[in-house]
Amino acid sequence: MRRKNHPTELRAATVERRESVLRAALQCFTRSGVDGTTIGDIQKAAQCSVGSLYHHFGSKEGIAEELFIEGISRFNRGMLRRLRRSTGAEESVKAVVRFYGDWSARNRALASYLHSRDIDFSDDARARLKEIYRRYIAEVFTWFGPYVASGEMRALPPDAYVPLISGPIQEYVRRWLSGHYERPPGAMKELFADAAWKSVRAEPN
Amino acid sequence: MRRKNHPTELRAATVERRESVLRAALQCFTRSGVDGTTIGDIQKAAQCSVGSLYHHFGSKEGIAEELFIEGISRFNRGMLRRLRRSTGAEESVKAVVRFYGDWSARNRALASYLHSRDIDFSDDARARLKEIYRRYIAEVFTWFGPYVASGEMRALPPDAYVPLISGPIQEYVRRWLSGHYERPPGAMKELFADAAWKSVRAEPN
DNA sequence: TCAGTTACTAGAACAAGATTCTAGGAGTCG
DNA sequence: CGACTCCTAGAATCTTGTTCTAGTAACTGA
Repeated sequence: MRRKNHPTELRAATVERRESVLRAALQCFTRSGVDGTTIGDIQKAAQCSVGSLYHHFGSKEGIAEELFIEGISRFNRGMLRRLRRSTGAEESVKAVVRFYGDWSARNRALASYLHSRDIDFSDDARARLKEIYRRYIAEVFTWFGPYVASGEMRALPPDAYVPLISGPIQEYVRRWLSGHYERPPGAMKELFADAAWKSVRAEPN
Repeated sequence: MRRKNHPTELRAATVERRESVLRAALQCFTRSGVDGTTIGDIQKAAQCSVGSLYHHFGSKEGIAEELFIEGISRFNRGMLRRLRRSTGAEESVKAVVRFYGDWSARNRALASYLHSRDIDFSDDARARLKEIYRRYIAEVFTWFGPYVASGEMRALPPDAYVPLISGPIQEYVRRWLSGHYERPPGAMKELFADAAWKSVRAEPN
């Protein structure tokens, strides 16, 4: 009497379980690295059976892939939300940089995990990731397109924008996450935001 | 009568074997990913026994770490060589970007491997890497220091230079290696070299 | 040249841990 | 209720990383 269950919908308990497994997996991966964690570790942390793990994810690799894809998706959604709250070319470009830094600092464990992998994944997972990225980038370009058209931003090969805008903050965050740099991204993001804007704004020389 | 063998020196055959193992490992890793390759795969590809592998490297992880460290070292040496052939601030900054792109295109498999890991390594390997990076960065800063002192380049927090200069080309290469972008780095490097120079040269606003 | 010593190699034995399989619960729909 | 699907358990299995013992080859110093 509570709710209809279309066959495509997952049961609430299922969603719950999957999430608890991914949470547990992230904890384990953060503590011991992906190779260092065993199925048993995840199983104990998530308080479920081996069978359950394999029913939902198929393999240890499957858990790692799902966590990765879920993480990327969350990041992308957040970025698009932030972007849509921005107005104007300069503010939008800078918003991308700032969001990257803020999100990474707020979700340190997940950010660290997202930086570590994506190679070693199955072809299927790689294809899914590529599709997710394609959709995301299409939305981002739709957002910035008008600014290029209006001449506020330089017209460049499409593949140049992401590296120019996000490259520096991304590299900074990567090194910060792996312990090379001390100061958190928040302390540096304005510097990188300015640089990003400088590199894509329209301007003679 | 041929040569003296100080105890610290390795025999020629040993060097040979180690190199052949690392070569074989890179091939295997490239084809199947690190997790996907077994000790047996490497052993067959390098045409040696399991015992030999463990004698030289201690573990599968040890092979992966050694390959990584060796690769980073090669890259660093090449970069410093290139840098020392450059003259002036602008040329030097641009040389860094160009070398990054050129080297990655020339050593695609190795570059791809170097982008994939460094997490999941032993504490010891991480410490060695940190030390290698420290030394490398010290040399690079020694090179650029005078240009900052003379006012040709902006004075910034030290941790900002690498991300600003290398971040964009690095991000481009990463995506190119994982198949998101089509055009090889060589086609884009001048664009990124210009951007790098713009972001660190001294200049009012 | 030869005993002593060290560096290296082989491959069988072992252990850890990833995956599979069978036997059920527990909701859900007709 | 009875058929059906989704999900969970945990023992059994199989893969694969690692260890161990017994060597062989190369070098050293006398």
